Amino acid sequence: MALLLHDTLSSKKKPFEPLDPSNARLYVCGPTVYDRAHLGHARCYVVYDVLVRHLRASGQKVTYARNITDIDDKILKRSHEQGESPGALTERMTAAFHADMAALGNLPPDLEPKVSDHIPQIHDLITALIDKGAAYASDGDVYFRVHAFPAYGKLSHRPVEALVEGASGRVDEAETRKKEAPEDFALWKGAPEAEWGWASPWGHGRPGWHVECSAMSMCHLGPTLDLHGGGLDLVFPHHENEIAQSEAATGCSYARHWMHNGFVEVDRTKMSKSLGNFFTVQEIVRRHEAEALRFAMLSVHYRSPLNLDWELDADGQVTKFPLFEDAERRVEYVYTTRQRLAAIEPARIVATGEVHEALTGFPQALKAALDDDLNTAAGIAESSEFLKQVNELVESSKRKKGSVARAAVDAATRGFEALAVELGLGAQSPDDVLGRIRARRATALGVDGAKVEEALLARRAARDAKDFARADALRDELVAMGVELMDGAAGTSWRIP
RNA sequence: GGCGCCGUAGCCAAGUGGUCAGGCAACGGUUUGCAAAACCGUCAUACAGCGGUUCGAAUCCGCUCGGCGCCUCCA
Repeated sequence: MALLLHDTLSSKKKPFEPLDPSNARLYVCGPTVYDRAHLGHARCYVVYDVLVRHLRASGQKVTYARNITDIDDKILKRSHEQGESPGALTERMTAAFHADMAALGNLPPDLEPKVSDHIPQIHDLITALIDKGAAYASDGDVYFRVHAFPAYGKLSHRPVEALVEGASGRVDEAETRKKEAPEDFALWKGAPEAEWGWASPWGHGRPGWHVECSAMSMCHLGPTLDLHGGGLDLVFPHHENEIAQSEAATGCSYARHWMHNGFVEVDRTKMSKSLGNFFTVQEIVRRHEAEALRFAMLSVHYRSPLNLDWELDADGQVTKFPLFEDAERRVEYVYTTRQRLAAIEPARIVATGEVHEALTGFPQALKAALDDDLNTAAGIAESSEFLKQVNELVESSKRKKGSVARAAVDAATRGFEALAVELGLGAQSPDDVLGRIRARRATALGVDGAKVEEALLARRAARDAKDFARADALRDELVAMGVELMDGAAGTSWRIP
């Protein structure tokens, strides 16, 4: 294992070293299921998916936990608006989240704990904190006593004194009255008996906003996690508070490594549900192949902001996402290249011959890029060199009396395997992916596939008769419709660029 | 006010002390009946500005400008 990862706590890159080398225990903060996943979630979970894939590809056993937060005030609010029960809403949104993750090619986590299944563990954690003097009950609520945890602020690198009360413009006066100090945060929030909630030693209510992750992570993975991750916006207060309540309760270091991914931005401004400037995974996947979304997310280093641009029509409707269009073209290139490799004539493959270093070296180059703080952008750059060389191999096999070495074809095949295993790219059926992309574009342009096929037959006849003027006229008609033809030895295929 | 991040060629984007990033677009070429795709080449002696350290700075230090994030909703 030679993976270097940036660690938020120490503010530097350091080796990722699991406490128990036989099992790396990762916990990533999952979604609060009151709405569809947006591109910020997509980026985050694609990044951690690649982390898990890379660790496994490097021979490391991993236990990957990603929770579902199904108890939250926003869920309650949304369920009222929708006129459905909180449970029905969270069940529906959890299913949608799973569908979005699957579309993105993310492997399911090994553990997916839900807050609603861990109320006893939450009670136990809160009780332990009260017993140790790190928390106090106050009028049906329970608060964490921040001053009882001197290390508070170590993750976000700000001392308690530096916190500006109400700087975010969100102060609940009723809550402030119940607190000993403004920086204290809720572990349990009392609620009216009739409201959605659970019984507790402190009365009917719901868990506070951070305690669930500590309770669930420690319940499943033990008091010290090897890595805890999430979006940059969770550093403060969410993860800071998790550290405080976990370490105050156990006396153990809560996580050995803290990893945070950068934001997806729109107009250089953070995409978030509260700002309403978000696009859902569902919306993007309707327009583009889901793997293009994954590719786009991986084309930027995970800690940098990813800015999303778009083009609008006169009515202010989004007509284009250049980032995803570009990415989709690259995804097409990946699959087309894989298809071409598979189509090399067996008779052209011979026992000996040159094997280009870009073919043999790719898996190692990809691994090296990912070992350096999960540099997926560098890994994708490596894949470009690799794919170019695969195409060169294909071209070599097509030249007059051309042949290619068996070892070169094998190396190319292994390169695609590495791409699939490490990044989750190029792993689907090329026919399916390319077919969907073409069909989606055909629909958008109003192109009728059957009509195209008809024209192709007519053009075939014209070409057989050496009537190139007629053949070219037919092709020009198709080109005018947005259809591009590719004449090959095996016949003519078409695509929509 | 405090803490932190970012600024790399027409556009997107790696790199963070010493020969190459990579992609898109554009333009040449190979190939093709002609195209498209693919490949090769050019664009590219690029690193916000000004100072400093160094044999050598996109990279380290200081200042300035511009953009952004967090300071108890958030991936």
